[in-house]
Amino acid sequence: MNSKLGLLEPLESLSMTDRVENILREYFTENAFKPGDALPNELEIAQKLNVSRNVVREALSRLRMLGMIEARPRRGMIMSQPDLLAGIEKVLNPFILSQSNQKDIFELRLILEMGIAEFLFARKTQKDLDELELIVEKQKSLPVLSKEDEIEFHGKLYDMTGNETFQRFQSLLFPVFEHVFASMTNQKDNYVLVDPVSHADLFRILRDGTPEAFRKAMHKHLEVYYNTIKK
Amino acid sequence: MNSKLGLLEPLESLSMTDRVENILREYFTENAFKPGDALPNELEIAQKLNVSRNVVREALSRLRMLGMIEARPRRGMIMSQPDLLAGIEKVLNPFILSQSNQKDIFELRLILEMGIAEFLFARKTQKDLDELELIVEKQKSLPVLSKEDEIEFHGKLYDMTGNETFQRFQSLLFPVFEHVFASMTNQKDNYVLVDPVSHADLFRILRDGTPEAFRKAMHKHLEVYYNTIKK
DNA sequence: TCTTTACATTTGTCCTACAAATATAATAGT
DNA sequence: ACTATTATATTTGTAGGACAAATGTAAAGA
Repeated sequence: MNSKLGLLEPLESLSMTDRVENILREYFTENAFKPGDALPNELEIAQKLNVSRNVVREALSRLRMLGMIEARPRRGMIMSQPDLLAGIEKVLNPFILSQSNQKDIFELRLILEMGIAEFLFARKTQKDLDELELIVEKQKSLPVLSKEDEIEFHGKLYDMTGNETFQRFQSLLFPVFEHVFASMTNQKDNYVLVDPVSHADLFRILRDGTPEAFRKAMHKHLEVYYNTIKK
Repeated sequence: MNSKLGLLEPLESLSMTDRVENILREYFTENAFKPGDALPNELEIAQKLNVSRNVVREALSRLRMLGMIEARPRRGMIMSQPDLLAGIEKVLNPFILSQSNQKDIFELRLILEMGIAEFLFARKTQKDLDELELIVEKQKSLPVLSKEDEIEFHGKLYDMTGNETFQRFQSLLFPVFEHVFASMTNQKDNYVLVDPVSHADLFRILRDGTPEAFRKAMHKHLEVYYNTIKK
C-alpha cells in the first residue's frame, strides 16, 4: 500500500534526537549564525520544539563533538568554529571501516600525493629545503627505510604545502593506507621496497626542477602502489 | 604552581560525556569490535563507568550520528559501518567555517583535480568516454559555460575514478570551493572565464593521450584558480 | 558612588518513570 | 509430547524533576 513511499521511509524512522539535530543545523544556517553568536538555552529550545531537554541535549552533544557549538557551563552556549576533520578522525578504525572505504582512502593518498606538486613549488622556502635535505641526508646512510622514515619525508612535504587541513588530513589517512597496503602484500612491517626514485632524487627535483618533473618522479616513487589501481 | 601542566589542562576540563565517548571508542578498538557485534546495554555501561544513563546516552548519540553504532529499539545496540564523511558533511557551512579552513578546502580541490589523472586512465571505459563525449558535445554549442556545466563535466570525471568516497568528498567540497572563489573574485555567478584548454580538449586527451598530458592540460584548464596559490 | 550581598540563570549530572516492541519463558490446549 | 497462546522480561526512546556550582545581575548597604 505505502510501497510508493520508498525513499521516504528512512525519514520517518528518524528519532527525535535526529530531527532536533537537523532542525538546529538548519536554524543556524538560515539565521546565518556566526562564531561567537549566543544560542538559546536548552530549556527554551526544548519548549519551542516540544521535546524533552534530554533530546535537545543529545542533539547538542553531537554538535559539540563536531566543534560546531561550545557550551560554557552556567553562561550559555555559543557558536564556534567547527573542527573540519573531527568527525572523520573518530571513525578511522580499520576494524569497522568497510573494505570499500579503506580502499578509497588508500587511493586518496595516491591522488593527494600526486596533486601537491604545484603547491610545493609555489610555496617552498629555503628553510623548508634545508630541513628536507637534512632528512634526506640522514636517510642516505640507512640500508633500508622504515615506515617512520617514509612518514618523515612525505610528512615534511605536506608541511611545505602550507595547507594545514591537508596536512592533518594526510596524517589521519596514513595509518589506514599502511593497514591496507600491509594486508594486500601480507608483508611484515618495516620493510620497504627499493625505489627506482629515491627521496634524494625527489628532493633534488623539488629544489632545482619543475612541478611537471616532480610529478613524474613522484609517480615512479610510488609506482609499487599505483600498480594496485588497475581495475 | 601547576603551570607545568600546560597541555594537560584541557584534558581535565573534559565533560563526563566527552570522557565516556573516548572510553567507548577505545573499548571498541581494543576489543576489535566488528560491524554486527552486540554492545552492552546502556544501563550496564552506565553502571560499569559509574555515570548516569544520560551521560552514556549523550556519548552514544554522537557515535550514532557518525554511523559507528546502530540502536535497534528494544533489541539492543550493534556496531555498524560508519559513514566516513558524515561528520564533515554536517560541518560544511560557510558561515561558521574558518577562513583558513575554507581556503584549505579550495586548495584541496585543486590538489585532487590534478591527482586523479592516473586513475582516469587506468579505469576509463568506452561507456564512460561516450557519456563524457555527450556532455562535451552539448557544451560546445553554448556561448559560455554555467556553474552547472562545470559540475557536470568535472563530476563525470570523478565518477570515472571509480572511487566512491572521492566522488562524494568532491561533491561536498564543491560548494565551498565555489563560495571561496566567488568571494575572492567578487563576480556574480554563472560567468566562467574562457579557458585556454576546453572541456573538449580534456576529453580528447583522456581518450587518446597519456596521464602526463592530461595533467598538463588540466593544469592549464584550472590556471585561473592556480594563480591564487602563490604565497 | 562604590562595595557587598543576595538572587537568578544555565549547564552538567543524576534519578525515576513509562511506552512500546521484541525476545524469552510459562502456560494451556490438543 | 508438541504446538499455540499468553505472560513476562528486556531495552531503547522519551519525558520530567531535582540539584550543585559558577557566573552574571540586581539589590542593599556604607
